[in-house]
Amino acid sequence: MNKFVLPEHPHCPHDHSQCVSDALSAAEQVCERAGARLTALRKRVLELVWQSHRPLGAYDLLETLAREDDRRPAPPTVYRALDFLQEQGLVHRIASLNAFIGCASPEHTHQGHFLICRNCRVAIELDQSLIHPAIAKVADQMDFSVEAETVEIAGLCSQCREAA
Amino acid sequence: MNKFVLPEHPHCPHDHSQCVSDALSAAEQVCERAGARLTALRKRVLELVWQSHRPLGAYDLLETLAREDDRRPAPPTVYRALDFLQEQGLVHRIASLNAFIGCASPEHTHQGHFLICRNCRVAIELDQSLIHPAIAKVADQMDFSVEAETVEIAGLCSQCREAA
DNA sequence: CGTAGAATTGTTATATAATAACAGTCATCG
DNA sequence: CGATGACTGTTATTATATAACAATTCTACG
Repeated sequence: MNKFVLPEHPHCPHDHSQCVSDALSAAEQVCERAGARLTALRKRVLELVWQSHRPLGAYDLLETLAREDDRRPAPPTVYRALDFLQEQGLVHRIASLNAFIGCASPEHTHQGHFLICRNCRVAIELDQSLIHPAIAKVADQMDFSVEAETVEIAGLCSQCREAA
Repeated sequence: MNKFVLPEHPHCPHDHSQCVSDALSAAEQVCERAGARLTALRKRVLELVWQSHRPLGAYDLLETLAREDDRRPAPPTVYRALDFLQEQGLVHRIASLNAFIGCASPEHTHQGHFLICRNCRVAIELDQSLIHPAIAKVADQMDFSVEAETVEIAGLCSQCREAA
């Protein structure tokens, strides 16, 4: 991995290879603690998911894997790795896009809440403390016990809005 | 339509045929105002979507249509009707379930926010004023312009939790 | 009326996303 | 080592959604 690659999207310029390596070492730790095995395949899928801050479809990942390893893996290979990564809290699924994105802070398990730009397709993970309280309050009022929160806000990020 | 049917789920017993007829007459008005045509097919699909307070898949609707009208419609038939109903704000799509549900208050266009019980599968539409402010605040902070809100809270409703 | 144009619906084929079921391989521990 | 369980490979299939074009129906206008 090249250290000073250009970020894969024009916004929020940053050393993206740092994101990737941070994510990978965080993942090592998380799995270590959980007694789970971060195998080569799972690690590679996580790395691919992190190649940008955009949600990626399972079949996109398959394509990439196929290109680098001449024997094309079948869908279950990628889905199983994604299932594992989701269980460990390392990846979130974006239901409204049928796509997957790396979790920004896998240390403590949490729900993913996202702002998703329809133009540049970047997904920004929100701090859970921002929206969860409102949800918890409603759920409490309705005597509903929350198990999973899907919060996906689509629109335009500031850069894309300015550009338009 | 029988006036005093049993509700299709055990919770919140109510005269469900009233829900359906209310939804249909509201739909008439909404389309009237919008200058849109609520054709027989669209009306029938809306009625089917309202047959319970549970989200229904497009292929479930297709099945039902097939049973009543001996020539089986093809998927685009139902998807187009659903697209229309969504445009008019009469139906919401639940991304996390790939399913559709009638909108409880189509008079004013709005986003659908839902509590969804994983046990009885009922989806309760929340008043938008409950969670939207938190979203608007975050979006404002991030200088993000919101166009669509997907808020789907999964868990157990009070009745199902008590039962367990 | 009658017909042109637009909207709606029908039909066939296909794309896209996800999983079931079973076979083979690999890691680890006694 | 060898048995056990975890992981991966493989084939087939299911589930969800859309593209493209043909046929029909509605509506407005002459």
